Amino acid sequence: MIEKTFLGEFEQMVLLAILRIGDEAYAVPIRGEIEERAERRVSRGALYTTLERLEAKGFVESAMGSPTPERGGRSRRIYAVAAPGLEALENSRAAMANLWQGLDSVTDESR
Amino acid sequence: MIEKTFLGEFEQMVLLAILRIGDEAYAVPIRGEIEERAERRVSRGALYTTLERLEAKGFVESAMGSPTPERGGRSRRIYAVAAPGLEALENSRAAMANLWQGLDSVTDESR
DNA sequence: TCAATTAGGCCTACAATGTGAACATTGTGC
DNA sequence: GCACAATGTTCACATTGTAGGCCTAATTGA
Repeated sequence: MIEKTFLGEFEQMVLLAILRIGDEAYAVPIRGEIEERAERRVSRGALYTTLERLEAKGFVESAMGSPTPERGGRSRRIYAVAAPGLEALENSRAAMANLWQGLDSVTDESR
Repeated sequence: MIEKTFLGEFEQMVLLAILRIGDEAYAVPIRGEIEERAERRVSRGALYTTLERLEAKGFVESAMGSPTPERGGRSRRIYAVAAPGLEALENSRAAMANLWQGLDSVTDESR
């Protein structure tokens, strides 16, 4: 069996944000999505570096879009999750799920 | 509001493994639990280093147990998750859950 | 036309976390 | 006492996470 691929936590968040957004997934909304959902601050630099690394590893693909007609609206780099990215994401999800299995009651989550 | 604390992925795994094991949570079974549940190889060094760091941050507590009467059975360092560790674990879980929300169907998980 | 302003990309240095390999210690068994 | 087993510990290095600042392309409006 080939070793499964895993992702860092922030990398996972970025991939998930891209999936959530769908088309129009470029840096600004990706950042917003993570900050909102994970309630955690994300610096722009952190995001771009991570996107670059994800692309280098083949987990996402990107292409420049066309400029938008807003003030200052320059071209956006649009991202999409590639197949290996989906797979890695699923691996990570499954791993954590297996470890959480049966422990939900331990942290007194409000469910 | 005080900034919430989050954990790296491996750190989460270690904490979860300790919780799963309960008493008798020392390095060897912790490692086994992670390798089994997450289907991922864990080097002993990686684990000890991470445990040390978790303890330094107050997320786990440890104490040496007594030697066991097995061949080579020297003292084990027994770990327990401390309150801040539980909290951080829950924060991390919630953050990822929020991002996964509604995306379960995207990765064609086998359920 | 051009300065101000805005949106967005990109670079760079550094901090934190993850990892493997080797070494150290303390037991048992003979 | 010597070999071997079970743990623990150390350390250097790789990968990932993070902040901050810089660069560029677009709109506006005088």
